[in-house]
Amino acid sequence: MGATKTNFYTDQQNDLAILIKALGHPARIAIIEYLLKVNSCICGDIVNELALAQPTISQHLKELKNAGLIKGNVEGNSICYCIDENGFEKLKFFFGQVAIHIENKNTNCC
Amino acid sequence: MGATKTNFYTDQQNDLAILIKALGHPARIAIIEYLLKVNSCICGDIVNELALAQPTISQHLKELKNAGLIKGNVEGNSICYCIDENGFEKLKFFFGQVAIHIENKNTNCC
DNA sequence: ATTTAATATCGTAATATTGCAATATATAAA
DNA sequence: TTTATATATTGCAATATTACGATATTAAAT
Repeated sequence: MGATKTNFYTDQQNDLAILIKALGHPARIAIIEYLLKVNSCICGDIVNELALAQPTISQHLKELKNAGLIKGNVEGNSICYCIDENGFEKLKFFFGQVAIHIENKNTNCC
Repeated sequence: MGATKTNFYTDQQNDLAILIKALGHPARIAIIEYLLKVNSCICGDIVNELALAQPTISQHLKELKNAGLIKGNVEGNSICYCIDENGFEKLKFFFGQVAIHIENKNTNCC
């Protein structure tokens, strides 16, 4: 054994887990924060921002893209990456729901 | 190689990654959603809610607890688990910041 | 056509995660 | 004190992730 038992959960739970998991690595957080900081697309600059080898960064970018957290467009010689609002919208919705539940929480426990 | 190069990132990035990673598994999402749904602490009921063996669930609960997403109190024979608002507050803050950045985004790109 | 630059893919080693059976621990009940 | 119940820990096998060197791909520049 060792593989996540995906079929035990709802599609929603699995999808959300994939999305959240994609952010659950400091390199990928750093990439997202950098994209937010520069407030635009980034063409060929990310490799110099992180202390990781180029193939490793490429892999992290791929994961973020697959999860729907960034978009990538070919722009001449390099590739432009930017935030994909779609993925973050989903996360915002989930954490919004969580916040509502927490606010309405029964306080006579724990 | 193979281990995350923690020392390449800021403490903030590492801490956030740990917190987010803890939620990045469908079983742990299911646990959190269940806790939110019942809107109170849960004493000895989680094992029956998930299609996983008891040690596996215990492990997931431990991870959520370590990350600061749930709290656990011994309550007689069983243990009461409930949402730890602290961890979710941090996540809310991060995603709030992200949302602000996205709203102010330069739209003449990508 | 060749070279240069940017990025992706492949292959692989190191490490981490997932899941569970077996066992330990701790408290309540008898 | 023994038994029952709930949860934790240990040890281990299966699988996934992380990272990178080597190499491929792609498009611009020469």
